[in-house]
Amino acid sequence: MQKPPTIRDVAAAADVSIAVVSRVLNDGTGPVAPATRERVLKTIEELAYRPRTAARELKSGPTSSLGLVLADVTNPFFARLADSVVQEARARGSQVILMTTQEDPALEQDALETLAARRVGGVIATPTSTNADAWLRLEALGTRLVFVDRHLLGVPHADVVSIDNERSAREATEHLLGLGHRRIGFISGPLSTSTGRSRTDAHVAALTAHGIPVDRQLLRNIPFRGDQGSDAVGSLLELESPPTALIVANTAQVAAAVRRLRQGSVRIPQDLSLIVFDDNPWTELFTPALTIIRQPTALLAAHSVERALLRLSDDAETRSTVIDAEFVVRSSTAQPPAR
Amino acid sequence: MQKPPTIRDVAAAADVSIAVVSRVLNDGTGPVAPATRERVLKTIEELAYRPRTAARELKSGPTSSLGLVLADVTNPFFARLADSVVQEARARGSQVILMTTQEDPALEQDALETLAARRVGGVIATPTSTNADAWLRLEALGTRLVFVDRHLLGVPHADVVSIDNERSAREATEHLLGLGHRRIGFISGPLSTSTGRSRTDAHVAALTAHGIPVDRQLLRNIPFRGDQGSDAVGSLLELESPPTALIVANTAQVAAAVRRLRQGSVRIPQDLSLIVFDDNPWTELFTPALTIIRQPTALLAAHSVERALLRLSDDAETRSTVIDAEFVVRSSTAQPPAR
DNA sequence: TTGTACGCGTTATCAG
DNA sequence: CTGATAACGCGTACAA
Repeated sequence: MQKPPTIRDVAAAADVSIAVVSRVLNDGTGPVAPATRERVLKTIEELAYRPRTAARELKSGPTSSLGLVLADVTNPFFARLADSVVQEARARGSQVILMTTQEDPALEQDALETLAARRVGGVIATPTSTNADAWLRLEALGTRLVFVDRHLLGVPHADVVSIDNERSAREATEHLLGLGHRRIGFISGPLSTSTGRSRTDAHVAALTAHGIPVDRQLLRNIPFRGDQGSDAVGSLLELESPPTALIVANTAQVAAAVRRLRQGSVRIPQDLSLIVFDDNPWTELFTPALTIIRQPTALLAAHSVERALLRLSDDAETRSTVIDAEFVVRSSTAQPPAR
Repeated sequence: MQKPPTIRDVAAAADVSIAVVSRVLNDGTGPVAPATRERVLKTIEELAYRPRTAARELKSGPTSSLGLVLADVTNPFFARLADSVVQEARARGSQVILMTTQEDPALEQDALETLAARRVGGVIATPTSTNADAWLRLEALGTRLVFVDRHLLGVPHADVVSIDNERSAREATEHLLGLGHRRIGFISGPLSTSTGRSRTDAHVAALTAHGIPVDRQLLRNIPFRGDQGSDAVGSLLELESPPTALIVANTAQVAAAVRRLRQGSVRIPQDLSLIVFDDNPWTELFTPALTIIRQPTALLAAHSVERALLRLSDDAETRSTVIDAEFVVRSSTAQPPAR
């Protein structure tokens, strides 16, 4: 209950100067007689002394802690990412301050402000919108910036770590084309986001490459938050000529989309083939087991943390790291229904 | 790129003393002439000055930041909890430092050490084991302790926020008894955890109250991590007289258990009725839709944060908050198969 | 309003 | 070499 001991308390109790205690704490700073070191260590133990991080940070400027700014921890993909980032950071001796954005620019702005005030060493983020000034301010503070999963244009010095979205979208599309599908629904994130854009573009490109005309009606770029996944599916099903296959490339909307299909009593894959971008044990337990794009969260996290923890001197080069996602074919894709 | 401005830079630029700047920053500390305040504000803006949290904390002792120590962010239940805690904390102007434990006492120990060094104002945790000394040290530092979901004996001053585990386990059990089940498998967490204990006890008590003999073979208390959920289900199915119903009260093992049932091609609910403790959109999408216990994560989070943010003076009373979970009957429970 | 001591750990400088 | 002293970093709050 009483006020915690300070370094001076320890020094007094061990009958040495604070400098000695400090040296014992971060050994290497200077020589300390073994006997003295012993005594100090014992005293520290007895008093249960713990140096205050705040005081240390005050002196040493930018810390080794990381800010992790995620759009939605509730999304299993981000949850796994968070888990991996925390582990990875811990392994390197850093802590993670987690902030949620809810895809809301204001909240994001806010989060960045806080992180800036904390002078964290690096920030790993799934950026929501072009909060350009906030990002640049952070950068000006010497904070390392790493965008993971998505990225933003106009923030020149940020690293990017993501899966190969183009390739994954192409793979999914070509898989369906190979099965004979010609009308493929495609639900993705907003075109204002890098993932929404690249996945959609790659899908369109794949169709074009195979000589399939692109029907814009089949492309749905919807927000990550909210329940538009349901509506998107609903309206796709109601088209005069509905799709025979569906790719849900909006991770956050997978569950909503699947639910809607269930309600519409669409048979999968007899009536409709389904591929989802998700990383979630339940996709395998669903009937039928879903064909998925599995994002390697551990790898994404490892690279993100590594880049975020680089001291500026080490490697000033901005780098973009692209990791392959895994295309897992299960039972939700089949040939389109016969006419 | 150059060093960030300090309060003194601002003072110099605005041609006032640092005291004035400080007052403008946290208005209320003292009067400032409107004109001066304007000028200072403008200067702050121009220099993009942001007070360093470290310096503030140094002066003001325990912070308003919260530590959130979770066993497993990958578990959807904890992920939702994290999300809610972060939101709730933000609404109250605090940040959350997230740490993962992986159910490993060493990691937990470590996390607590870090939090202690940071002098966070409060810690919300799902405790793993009796790291008694670590918890007590934190307490001695004046940190508010809130255990959520699970709790620990032997940490007297910690608040507890959890669902009514006894009631939920009883409800699930009685639901099955009401359908005519007499042999019910029960998979729960280790008896060394509060949730494992209370759920199992309540289940047993419910059986006893209804005059059903308790077969210890049907009770499986398994760890949260690892894949023992699968084995537990497997061995239950192989009993001479296998259960006609199963309750999975170990949130972390739900997916593994369900997967094993799938592999065993057990028909649900014809062969086996199933109730799981989970809070996850996919339980509804599973075939058949699963009967579940839904934990009100938002409420748990709200109460936890509230308690964790209480200043010691406000309410020194240790309190235990119990929230009702929701029992949602869907299609995975039915009468037992006829003999 | 302003000057300044304070909080606490780090580190450079200095004396033994 | 070992240990001590003092200045520093930055915002806060009280006295002048």
